Amino acid sequence: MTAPQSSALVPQTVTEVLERLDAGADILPKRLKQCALFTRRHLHLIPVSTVSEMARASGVAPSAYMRFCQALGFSGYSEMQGLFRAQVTDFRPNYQDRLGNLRFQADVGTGQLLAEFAEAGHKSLLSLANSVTNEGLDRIARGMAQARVIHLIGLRRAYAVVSSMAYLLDKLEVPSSLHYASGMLNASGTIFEGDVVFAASFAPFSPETIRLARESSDRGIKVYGLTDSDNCPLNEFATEMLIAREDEVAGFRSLTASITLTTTLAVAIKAVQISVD
Amino acid sequence: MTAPQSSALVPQTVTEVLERLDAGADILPKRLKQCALFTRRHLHLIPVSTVSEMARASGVAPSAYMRFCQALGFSGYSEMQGLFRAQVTDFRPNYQDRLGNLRFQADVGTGQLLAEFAEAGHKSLLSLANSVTNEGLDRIARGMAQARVIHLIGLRRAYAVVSSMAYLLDKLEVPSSLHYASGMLNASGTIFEGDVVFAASFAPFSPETIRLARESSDRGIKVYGLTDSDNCPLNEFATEMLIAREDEVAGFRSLTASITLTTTLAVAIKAVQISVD
DNA sequence: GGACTAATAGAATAAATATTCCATTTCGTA
DNA sequence: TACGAAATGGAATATTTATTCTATTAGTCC
Repeated sequence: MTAPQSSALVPQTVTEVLERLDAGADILPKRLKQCALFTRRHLHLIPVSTVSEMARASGVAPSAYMRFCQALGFSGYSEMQGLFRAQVTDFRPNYQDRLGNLRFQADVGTGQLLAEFAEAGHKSLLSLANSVTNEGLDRIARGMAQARVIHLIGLRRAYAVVSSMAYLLDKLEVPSSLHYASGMLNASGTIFEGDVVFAASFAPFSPETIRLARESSDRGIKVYGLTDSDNCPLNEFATEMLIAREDEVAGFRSLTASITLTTTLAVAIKAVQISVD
Repeated sequence: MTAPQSSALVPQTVTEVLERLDAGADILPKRLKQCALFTRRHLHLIPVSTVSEMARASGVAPSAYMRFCQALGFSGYSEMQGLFRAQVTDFRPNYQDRLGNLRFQADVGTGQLLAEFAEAGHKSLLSLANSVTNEGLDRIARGMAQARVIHLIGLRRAYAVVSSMAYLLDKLEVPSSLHYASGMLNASGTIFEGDVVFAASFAPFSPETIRLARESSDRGIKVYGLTDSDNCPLNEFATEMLIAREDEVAGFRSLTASITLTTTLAVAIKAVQISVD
């Protein structure tokens, strides 16, 4: 137990990389600090970029970026890239193993569990940055900014997402209406021309959410959707869709990516409205 | 407009690729159809995979996957990959030109905003893992696991947090009750001995949440609290407190750390209950 | 201000990867 | 079943990309 964090060890998780980035920000020499600074803000570029590109973007020579990777504990760029690419390729590694572990390691403590959910959060955020395009989000923000009222629909797991969005939109003074209780979901009579619907639905999809969204769409109301899956029924009629995939721990998912995305969207909508004035 | 789909033209958008994939699914020869089928379902792998990897995953030889790319209208795999990588990197073609301007980009588009919220999320998760101790979380999980019913209280920004927790506890079959509407917060008559209260309150603290929690505490009910600040009034009487600080973007906070923490807690509670049986 | 150490950038080399080529097989047609 | 055309897989080659090496520069301590 003499070496709490040996920098010779190869980072195994995104969390570890982030910790080393933050720790090294002060002690690293000039060029390597540049790398750390840029990389910290553009983690999502690692899986799809070459060393030269990352080096160029950081404003250093390729060899400097190489030394940066080694300073982080990796053998080179490829090894670091491998870690980040793995987030995309095996998003759900050992589901079965972990489920088993959860049951029989309850006495190991909850700290490990928190570490795993935190790591899942990091992965989800990376995946989010990879999958959502600027243009798409921008179009949605512009489309929703013009609405008379934004109707928020989401049940079950999606309910927390839309309710946090409702709170934020309210604080931003963007007119919105949260359709929450199951019974109220037939309240399509409150949705008028010039309004837009924002529906969130994760697999397995709530029929009620889909139905209200579809009815609105049939009446010519623009529908924007948030989901976690390619085959969401909203795809069939939504004007635009957002996808936020959540990494899971022992079969359980947090809402990190979804709420980060809807928070961004809410602020973006307000920003559009302000810029139009 | 005479050539609706000239296969000689290089696809410029993901949409175009999808169209050609669907169109070609029938007419393509066996191996190339395999490629189309797999690729259609795993588009997200293209930016981070090599030809060999895509070929192997599709069950064909690399050269076959190569011909598949060409059948789609690309010169080869690299060109196709370039299109998909561009979705991530913004505009790959001008990538090198833009590098100098990266820091001083004039347009504060929504993409930048998302990147900032994602970054804030990473920071919040790191801070969370550092500030919450295993022992503390463990004690809380054990304390709450023994409850007859867990009463969840949270308003405004905290409401999304407790409502996501309510959903998860329900799915885990842990008895819980969500106190939501303001008017219902005086329903302390529904809280009995052997129950516990989990109250979430972020600055500025809702008096109603505090009041109901305090009343419960006065009656001998154990109160666990979640907040973002050291000087939360819950501190005065809560059995234990959890702190989740959220990093902010332009004054706006997501709920990344809070929901990650409550998700962990919910699963931990269930894990404790299982291990006791 | 001189001697030493660390850091840097560019060039050289090594490794990985994409692409093409071609002998062989498969498929459709007569 | 025999023929030709199309498709296939493996091996050879070309290209890109990662990594290391080295001369030069910057920084620091005496």
